[in-house]
Amino acid sequence: MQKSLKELFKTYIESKTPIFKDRSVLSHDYIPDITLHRDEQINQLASILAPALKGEKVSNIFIYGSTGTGKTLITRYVTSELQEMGGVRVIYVNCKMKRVSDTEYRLLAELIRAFGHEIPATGLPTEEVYKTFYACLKRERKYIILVLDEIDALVKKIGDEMLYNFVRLGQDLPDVRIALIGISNDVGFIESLDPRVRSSLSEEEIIFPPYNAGQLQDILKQRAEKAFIPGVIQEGVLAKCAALAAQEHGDARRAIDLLRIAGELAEREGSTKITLQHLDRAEDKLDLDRYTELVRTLPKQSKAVLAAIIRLEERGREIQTGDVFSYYERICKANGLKVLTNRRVSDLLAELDMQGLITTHLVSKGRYGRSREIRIRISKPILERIKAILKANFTSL
DNA sequence: AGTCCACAGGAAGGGCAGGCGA
DNA sequence: TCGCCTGCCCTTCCTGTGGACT
Repeated sequence: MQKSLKELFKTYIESKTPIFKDRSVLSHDYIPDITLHRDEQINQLASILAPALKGEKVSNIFIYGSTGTGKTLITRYVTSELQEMGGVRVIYVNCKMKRVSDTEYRLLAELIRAFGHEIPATGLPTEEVYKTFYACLKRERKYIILVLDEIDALVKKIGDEMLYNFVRLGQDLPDVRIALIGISNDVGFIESLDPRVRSSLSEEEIIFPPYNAGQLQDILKQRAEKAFIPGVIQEGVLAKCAALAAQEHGDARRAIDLLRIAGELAEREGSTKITLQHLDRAEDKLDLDRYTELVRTLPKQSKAVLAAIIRLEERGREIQTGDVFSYYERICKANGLKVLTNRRVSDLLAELDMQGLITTHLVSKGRYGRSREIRIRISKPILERIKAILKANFTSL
């Protein structure tokens, strides 16, 4: 065993068929020198933010567009350039970071940390944390640009009261100069806000439309030139890669992921070229990895609910909440797991829906009540892998 | 027109773990 | 150590609801 591992590492090192020149170019946090097809948004954002350089009032900005349309990339690019000009301090927070910034307390703690202060992860009254935060703001001499990425996730979780506090910062604390940038995937998000917050947050709005296949191909070409050794990409791979991602709402992130994984597959095989075949397999692998990782990290109770759904689906009948609950109960009892209430399971179902593992929709069967009809949203081959994971967790499946 | 099913999903609050200062 | 605070997971209790049945 040990010997074969060593051999594996050795062949990897000695491999004479390098594919990558610089892998990091294809990572999520890479910011290219030149960003393509987003000139309009860059100019828009830059001209809104520019007054900050003179210490003049900057409007709050709301940015939206679906995933992989460059919202985060462009915002980080423009704000970091702005920061380099001096007189401006940019604080970037991703509100979706689990256990880091997904609650009021944690987000505040994260912001305070950005100012170079430490605060305990829990224990203090929120009021105290706000006070520390205000103190940090007041001490700051620079103009503060606060970027809240995936702001919709935050509001969905804790409501918009906190946002209300934020938008009022500039008004209530006269010696604090601050502007907010909210970034969201969800176009309808802004409508769901309290009108006072809405009008204040969206003083300026910037829309990021999806990339089309041609634009995606330009982006891929730009990245590929830096990431790969010249000539390793087979003709047509970039075009297909772009086309695949264009189908997925013009998601550039997905396009780049596909290309990276195709490259890794080729490398692992010792192939000299990235072929269309590699790309096809990359597509499968991307989905497989995403779902298996998701299921593996699911809490035990959610796994039990999912296992119940999969088992019921095998029987080929329509699945409703009630069926899921009874089967879930059986699984729990057989595995010595605590049985949660109907109400809680209903929430777990909603979570599984959000994560894209299942789809649910409300149906009314008149006399026979109202219920959610549940279907599995995962393709066959991936489902097989997920079943294997669940089988390892529950004895009686 | 009224009833009633089988839930959905909101609100409130309990219990726990982690952490604070006194 | 104690009292107090938080987030998180969960329960209990509740009101709401679309449409088949009476």
